[in-house]
Amino acid sequence: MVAVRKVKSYGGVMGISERKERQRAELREQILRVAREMVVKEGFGALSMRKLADAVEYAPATLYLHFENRDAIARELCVRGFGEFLAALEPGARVKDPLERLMAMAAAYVRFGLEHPETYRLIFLEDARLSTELFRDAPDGAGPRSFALLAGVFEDLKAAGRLAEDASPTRLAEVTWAGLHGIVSLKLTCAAFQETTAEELQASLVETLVYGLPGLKGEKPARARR
Amino acid sequence: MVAVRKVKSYGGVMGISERKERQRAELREQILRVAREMVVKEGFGALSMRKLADAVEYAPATLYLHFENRDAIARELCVRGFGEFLAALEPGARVKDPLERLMAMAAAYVRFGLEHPETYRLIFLEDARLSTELFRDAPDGAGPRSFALLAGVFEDLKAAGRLAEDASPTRLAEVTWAGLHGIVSLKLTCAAFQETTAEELQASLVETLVYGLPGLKGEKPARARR
DNA sequence: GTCTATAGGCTGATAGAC
DNA sequence: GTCTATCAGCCTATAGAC
Repeated sequence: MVAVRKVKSYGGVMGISERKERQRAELREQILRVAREMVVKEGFGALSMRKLADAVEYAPATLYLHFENRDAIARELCVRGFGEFLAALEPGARVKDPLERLMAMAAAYVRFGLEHPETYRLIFLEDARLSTELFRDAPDGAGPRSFALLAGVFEDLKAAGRLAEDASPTRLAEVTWAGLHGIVSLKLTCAAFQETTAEELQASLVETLVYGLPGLKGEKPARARR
Repeated sequence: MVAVRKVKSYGGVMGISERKERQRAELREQILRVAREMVVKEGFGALSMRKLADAVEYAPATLYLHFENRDAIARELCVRGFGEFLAALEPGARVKDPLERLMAMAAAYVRFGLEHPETYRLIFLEDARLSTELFRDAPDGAGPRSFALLAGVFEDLKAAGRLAEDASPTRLAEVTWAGLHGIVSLKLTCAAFQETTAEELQASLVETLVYGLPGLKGEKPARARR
């Protein structure tokens, strides 16, 4: 963004205050950039005001002129993390056919989680208060919009008459989301299941959710297929 | 456990050392009991040697006579947590019919996670190194055995000829596990999806995994139903 | 705006007296 | 075995000089 001069020559009062404003915003941005780097490299717990100040080559006290406290930095990083997450889902969400779209979005979800583990951690695993706040207090934020993209799959299926009358798109979206989240977070926090890669698990999850257990035979309980 | 006397009268050397041994074990047990309480109440991060020492009314240094360091306490708590988890799954695992068993175990899994959030956190969400170690280095530990119980559902289905020839019980178990883990961990770390309770999500997850999307119509991609 | 200096916490862990 | 005392380090946040 280029500064707009408010007086004709040499800048002047407005020019100076604008430059200051710009420099201030730049420093703020730099702090966030470096903070993000630290979180991505060493995890969220390793983000400390001292180390951050060192890294941007300012005194710790200076950080407090730009952010109220450490939490404010974390919150900002979290907001941006949700933005990146949404951006990662969007290409897949443009696929026409709902089932293909579901597969594409699921793949994008898992890929994002594996490629940006610390970002994923930050927004979904780190601080319950933070992510809950961001979901609840910003209905138009990137978090809710990401969920809406996924819910769209099931809404479209239902609108096309391809789902049962009493099927709940929201609930199906939540179940799918939970499944994907489970795959990613098991890989991130407990790499216990070595037998199957996350991508394979994701493919199996979607396929099984859509079509049921492969080749299932036998009597079905009364309340099934509702 | 009642002490067995090795000499006939008044106790004697062996009796004294046994009493000491017993007292030592009792203190160790008390430390773990209090540590568990602290973790359950305030979270794993809040477990500090000083506060723990305060709570058991010993000096901090005393703890180090019973545990090498803080990690050793965490590891012990984790092992016991897996034990509790396994115990929670076992009743459901005794159900005869595989599909009913799946439902019972899924319900038990989610119930355990919601009723013992801090234990669940400790064993599945807290420290990747810790739980991974416990899974990998103790193939007969409670963690792997829990997974084996779940895998049994799909092995039994396949053995009964109720699944496709090329279906992988292990993979289906991993997918199911991931789904359940996702439900619990979303509730614990990001209570964003308020619309549906964890129990409802769990029921929908199992039903959808077993039978597919409710009333799905439309052409299926070639590779489906494999 | 930026600095130095520091307050006032917390932490895990240990040396050495008793 | 248990204690006191303490080391050595981390942390967030702020007061006050420049």
